[in-house]
Amino acid sequence: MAKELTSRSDNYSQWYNDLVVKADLAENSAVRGCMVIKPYGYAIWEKMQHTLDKMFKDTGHSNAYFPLFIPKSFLSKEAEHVEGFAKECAVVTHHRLMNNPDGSGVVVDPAAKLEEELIIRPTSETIIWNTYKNWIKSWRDLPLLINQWANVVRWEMRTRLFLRTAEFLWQEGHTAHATAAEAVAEAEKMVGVYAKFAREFMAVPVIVGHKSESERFAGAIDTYCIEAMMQDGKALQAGTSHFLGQNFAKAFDVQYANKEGNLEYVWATSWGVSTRLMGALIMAHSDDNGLVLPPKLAPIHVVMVPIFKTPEEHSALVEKMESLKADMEAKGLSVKIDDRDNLRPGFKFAEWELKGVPCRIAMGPRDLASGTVELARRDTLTKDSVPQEGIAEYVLKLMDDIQDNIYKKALDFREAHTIKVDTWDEFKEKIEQGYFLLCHWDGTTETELKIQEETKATIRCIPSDSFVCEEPGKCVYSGKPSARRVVFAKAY
RNA sequence: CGGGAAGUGGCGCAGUUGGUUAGCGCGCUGCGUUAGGGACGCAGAGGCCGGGUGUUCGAGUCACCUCUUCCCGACCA
Repeated sequence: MAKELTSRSDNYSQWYNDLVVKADLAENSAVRGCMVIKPYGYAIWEKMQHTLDKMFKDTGHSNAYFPLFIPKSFLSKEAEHVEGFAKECAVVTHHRLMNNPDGSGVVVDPAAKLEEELIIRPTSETIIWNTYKNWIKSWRDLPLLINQWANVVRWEMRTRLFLRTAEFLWQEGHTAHATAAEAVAEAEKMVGVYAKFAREFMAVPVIVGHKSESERFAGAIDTYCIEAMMQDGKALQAGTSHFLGQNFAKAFDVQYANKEGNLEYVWATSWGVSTRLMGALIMAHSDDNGLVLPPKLAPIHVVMVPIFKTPEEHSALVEKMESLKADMEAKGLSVKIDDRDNLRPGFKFAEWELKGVPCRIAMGPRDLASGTVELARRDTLTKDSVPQEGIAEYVLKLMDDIQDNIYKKALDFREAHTIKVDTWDEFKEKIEQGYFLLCHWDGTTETELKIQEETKATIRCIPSDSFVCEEPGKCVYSGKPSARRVVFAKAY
């Protein structure tokens, strides 16, 4: 099955090469682990962007942009934060090159050393809070609700296409609030936005919950997350939202005058999703024939393939297709006519399946005569003969059906691979088989780490919407008392 | 940074105990026949075999060095 992003199978590499290629600079490849996103793949990302951006704006946020470079000193102002990111930072030390005196090319000009090194942002909390210091003076300036679309760099030791690239695209929201309660509500609201996006647009069922202490974001008081199950049973953290308390406000001295005229530190949140979502989309829905895109994120909803022998047939078919296309486009559908005359229909069918286009309409002389089309859906790979009359309405409804169906398929898969486990033996057995395990846990980091050491499984989250199990029990590992079940799984 | 594997046309690979002109599939170009599930024929283009140094009459093949990539760990969204 084409589920592994790193698979080398011909079929697989063919279709992910349509989305992305790894940067391939032959020598001294410093850009290893970065990706080139090709137009078709980027179109999917843009769909995600536009949808999320609208959701952010609908919840009162505005976009802004902050610098790529962060002075080194900023990073050290929040102790936990620097500890979390210090090991994976790209650092700019010089600002000029020069011709090598020996004529062998260019070298870094030693005279151009920066007084203070610049860090290429691994995340923007520090530079943004340094800016917020100047923006926030009064309670009237709050809440400050800002989002940034940007690229960030994390110099990971090991990269993985889409899931952990050295450079990735994301959005990061950074908000400031007058009260802790308001900030917590914001963090919860935004994880809710992510959950809604994953479920309704990506058609990926997710579990919303809190991270355990050891999985928490560096510098956060509380981290909320959405966790998705991939087709191999492994978990993928698809988005996070953090309640940062006053940690960054204190580190960057961001205070406001409240209504009584007293200075108070503001309360903060940050939240983000990245191109990792592309990986989630791919690994959640793909099958052996390639990508399966949910209609709401598909750059192309319908591809039309003419089947013809002669140029006359071709032009008659394309003419008819143009009129059907216009009908469908009038309903907001994105339609492509594949009128390439050097490829056979079968080849085109396979190619568009590889790209995950939800619906294919094939038309030949027979259809032209009978006023029908052959309509195939990507999710079920089934074909039907459908009248041309009313095709736009038909396809519009089909898009909803497909969207629902692939969500349901993913949900059924997750339900079938999520079980309550109460004994350690069963835990070890089931975790190997790719299950989400709902287990009691004694709440200690010590136990969590031991479980991870023995099984590679981690606490994905302490669920707060689905799979909430507020029932007393005994920790599956230590036997100590526990108030609720948490989700254990192996993760990407 | 540890443990494995691999570098040969754009992609995927073969290449025997060293032997002469380095092959195959896909893709690409041209012409023709085809066309309702990845067509076929013919004719072409494209490679100093990752790099270096050795051994040898002779190196894709052997030795040493080096660089890079992939997989498994540590790290992580």
